Amino acid sequence: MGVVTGDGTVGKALTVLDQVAGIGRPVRMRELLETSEFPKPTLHRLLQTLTNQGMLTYDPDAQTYAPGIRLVRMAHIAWSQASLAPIARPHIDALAANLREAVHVAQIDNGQVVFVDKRQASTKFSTLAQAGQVAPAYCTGVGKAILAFLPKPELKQALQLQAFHRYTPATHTNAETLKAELATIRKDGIAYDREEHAQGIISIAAPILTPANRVVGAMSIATATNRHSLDGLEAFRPALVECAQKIGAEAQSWQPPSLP
Amino acid sequence: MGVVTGDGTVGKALTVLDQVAGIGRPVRMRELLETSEFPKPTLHRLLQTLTNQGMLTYDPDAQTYAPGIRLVRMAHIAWSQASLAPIARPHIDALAANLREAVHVAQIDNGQVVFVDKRQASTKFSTLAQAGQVAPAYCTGVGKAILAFLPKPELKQALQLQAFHRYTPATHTNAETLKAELATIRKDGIAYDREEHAQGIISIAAPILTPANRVVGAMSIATATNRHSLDGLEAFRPALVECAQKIGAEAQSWQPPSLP
DNA sequence: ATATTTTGTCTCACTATGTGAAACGACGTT
DNA sequence: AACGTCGTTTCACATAGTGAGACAAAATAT
Repeated sequence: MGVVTGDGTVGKALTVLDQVAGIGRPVRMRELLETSEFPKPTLHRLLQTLTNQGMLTYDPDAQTYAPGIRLVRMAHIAWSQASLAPIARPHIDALAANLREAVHVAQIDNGQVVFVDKRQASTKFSTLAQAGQVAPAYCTGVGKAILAFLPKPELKQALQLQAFHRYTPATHTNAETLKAELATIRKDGIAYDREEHAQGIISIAAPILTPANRVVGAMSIATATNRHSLDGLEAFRPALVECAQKIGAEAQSWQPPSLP
Repeated sequence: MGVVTGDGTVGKALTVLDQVAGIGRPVRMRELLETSEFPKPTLHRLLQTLTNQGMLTYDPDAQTYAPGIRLVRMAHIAWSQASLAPIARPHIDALAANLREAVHVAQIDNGQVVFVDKRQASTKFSTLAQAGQVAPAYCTGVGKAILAFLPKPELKQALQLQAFHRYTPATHTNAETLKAELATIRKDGIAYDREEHAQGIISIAAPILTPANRVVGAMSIATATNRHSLDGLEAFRPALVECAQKIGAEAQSWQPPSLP
């Protein structure tokens, strides 16, 4: 049966690429070697391949690898057509204009939430997600909003990928309590992050559903506990839901990841 | 010697990925098959691999492939460290605030110009580049500004990659006339696009040079012929050059693509 | 309805490609 | 000079990718 196998050489190369990109600064082979599952010569060869493929860049002096421009090129194109950011943009602009909190749009990928767009609160304070960043699904508002509306097989698969790491006292640490909450979310059409991912950060999130009722993503309004209480977030609910609906109505085109 | 060989399976996979991303809409295998150099079963397998790697997405109904979200996830990270956009951002913001024309920042990748950031003119009119977009180097202001300051071996390599397609009557159609212009550009420290890529669009471009005098990119101010003449662009020159210098001063860190 | 073409998927013998232990080399350090 | 740490190269080995061709499934024609 289909183990989540790392498909041959290409899979390995992409793993390395992800790793380098994920570190977020030029990195030496040594460092990668510690995290990576690959033996030294293999890693070396993969890095070389990626480098003369233009996906990575190599600084001979520092002996460091960093993401290459070819990746940037592809990435942007992908963003502009694979994500629903372009569709969402005008709507969240309109929404964000009327409030002073952060607005996020996210999609799910392999059990992780990928933020595809955001509007920062005008307050310079917040430490919130940037487009392209990832977060776990099980402890974020957007993540739970998506999970709650996922078809069963995909949900099952997604749940298996959750690490259930305890970020804060409020974090779900097992699938059971999470599942229970998902049922509520599904009923209400709304999800909350009650400081589950970061202390002091809460959010209210709504799924983005196509007319055919498929989840394609979620959006949230996030704030800090010293600015609003959970109850206070309730005030944003109508606007949030309406906005999510508008986006969903236009989002027929998005394609979900497929299974082999 | 090192032919620009498409390094094994990974190279092939990336070629396909690029192709799908480049088309810019969900695409069927058939269409890829026509352009691609790969035989049918190979292409099919590559598409499958990329799909269950999350780099592509497959719509079973339409039987189409499109860029996947995993690519998006890499986007932000890559952009924020592989490009000099983050460094350039404050400077071009300041520059753009004082004029009503489009400002672009670009880097070079495999003979092509990659726009890594831009500030749109407030005039809603223009049809100009978006971040991540590519254009040929030989017929754009930024492209020529970069080429002019490239070290000889890299320039030679880059020139071989130019297609010299005639976009407009003013387009360079061979390496000789281009080289002649590059000499002038190198001397003046400034390049112009005289409607070489698109009718009615002109620009003035300056290279971005590190303190060690290496080109890491270029920036331009672009406008339409019905708004300004080429001579009119001259007015922007001092501000443009100053801005490019400021960016260059901060851009030591950037790593150029390396050769095997 | 039945043929015909077009497009996607699968099989399988073949070998090119990638693999990784081990040896080597290049620096830096003590 | 001897040692330790990383990076690179080698090479016998087998896995993993290859692609002609057969097959299946749609779509279009007759």
